[in-house]
Amino acid sequence: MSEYIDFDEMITLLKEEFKIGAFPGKDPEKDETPDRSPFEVLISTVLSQRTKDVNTHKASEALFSKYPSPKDIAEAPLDDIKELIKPSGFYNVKAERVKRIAERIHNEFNDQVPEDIGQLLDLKGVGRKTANCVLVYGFGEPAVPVDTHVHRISNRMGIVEAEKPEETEKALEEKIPKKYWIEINRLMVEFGKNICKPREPLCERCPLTHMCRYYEEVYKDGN
DNA sequence: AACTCGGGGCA
DNA sequence: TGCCCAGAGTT
Repeated sequence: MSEYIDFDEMITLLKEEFKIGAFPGKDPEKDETPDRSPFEVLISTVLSQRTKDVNTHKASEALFSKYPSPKDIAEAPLDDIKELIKPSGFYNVKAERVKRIAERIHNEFNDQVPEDIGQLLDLKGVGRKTANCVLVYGFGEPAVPVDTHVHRISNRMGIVEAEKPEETEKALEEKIPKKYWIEINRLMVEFGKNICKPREPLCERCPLTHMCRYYEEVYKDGN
């Protein structure tokens, strides 16, 4: 099945379905062009980790309005950071990560977020998903951030067969034309939140059933 | 590979 | 008020 998926068609159909893509730390109601610095993208993405809260952007805005630069955050009191980012959830862990990351960006990288995946992964609190988000949303570089939505959908549809998200990332990079890497994450996240949900995917509303392994092998027979 | 971390949203 | 959800670090 997966070898035969027409990614041009898939992307086109998803774009027709979802005009506004999700964006870590960005207000999903606003259709504006992302104009944030790589540092803002990095911090916002850390704040959005393990959060489906659509209000994560409020935490980013609160933090950056008081502490705009890496130096500001690095020198800010931890408790104040916690208070500001509270709306994003998991604020204790996230505040420590954000502060440590800001310290390193300021002290070791001259306030410039590295554009290198290895250097990004070296930051505590930055894994493959976050690092790839920084490349895509911060630098406009092609990368495939695999969150649970992308992982679930890819396996469910039969595009990949992978246990770990890292395997999914590798497989997707081989199969999906590079020109789509920039947008595939946003489209799949929207798709995953609205239709291809973790449980009980809404196949009756799905525009991709004709290219979906789950629909063909599981859903169709049971309905 | 399995376990831990711990907060928001919703039935 | 349980139950589901969301990545990265640690062991």
